[in-house]
Amino acid sequence: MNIGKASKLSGLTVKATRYYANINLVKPRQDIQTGYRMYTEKDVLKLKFIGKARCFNFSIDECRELLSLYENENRPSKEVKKITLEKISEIDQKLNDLKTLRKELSHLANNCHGDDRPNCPILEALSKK
Amino acid sequence: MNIGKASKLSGLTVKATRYYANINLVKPRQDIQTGYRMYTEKDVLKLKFIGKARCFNFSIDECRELLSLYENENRPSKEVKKITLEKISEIDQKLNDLKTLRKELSHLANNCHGDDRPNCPILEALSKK
DNA sequence: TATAAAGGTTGCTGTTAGGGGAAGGTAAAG
DNA sequence: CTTTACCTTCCCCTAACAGCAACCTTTATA
Repeated sequence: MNIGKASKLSGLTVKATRYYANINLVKPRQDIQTGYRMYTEKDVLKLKFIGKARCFNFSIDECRELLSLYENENRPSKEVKKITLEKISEIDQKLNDLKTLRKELSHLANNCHGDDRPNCPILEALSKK
Repeated sequence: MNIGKASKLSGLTVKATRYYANINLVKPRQDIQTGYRMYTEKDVLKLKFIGKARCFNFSIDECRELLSLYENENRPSKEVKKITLEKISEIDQKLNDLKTLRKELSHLANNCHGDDRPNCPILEALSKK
């Protein structure tokens, strides 16, 4: 099937699908006559796999790793788990940062009247020291 | 003072400081003879202000807005508060997304043995349907 | 004083993961 | 036969700078 159908079946955009082909992530065979990319059912499964992994915030490089593990029948599951745990701690780090930020910002916002007067503790905080 | 001192005083990198000059965020006067950017104390204050705002996750465009409010003696504080509250709800959105993601990923990781066997519920989840 | 080191300038490329659009070839439908 | 839909490659755009090259100016040292 051509790229339009493959991307539709996998739920990706044509652009993304073509991009994955260009970076050798899912490389379909290319018709010599037309130059069209020709995808197999197996390719579509890989595309779907990547789509899911991207939803889970895995980077393209991580997708590449996961995909090669996915295709390797003898993979040790601990490798997959390792990548996943790293992703989780990465998320934890972001969560902590955002929570701290939120706390500071809402503290500032709470102390600001939010009226027509120019006095503003938010700006004061931003300009302090 | 030249850019090296100004960026040191403001805690920014020279690159960032020059970037802010290029996008007309903090534009110092430029020495006609040498071409060097010459910063005033006031410029340094602005740079510091931006550095703080960037730490609070405000985008460059938001910094531009905040800076113009900061410089406007007649600003209504509600405008500053509005921007801040929007940033907070943006953070809340991210927090929710990340929490959901974390939950799903840790659920997957918990069900994976993480040993030398190839069976892996994480990969199964990524390849499902 | 000659020179080397430090610091300044512009300009280009690279980063992430594609999106948007142009120019042009191919296939399917009316 | 023509229109329409789909495909191709190629190039520019994103955010907020970092890194490097080539070249100029100021400062420190031998």
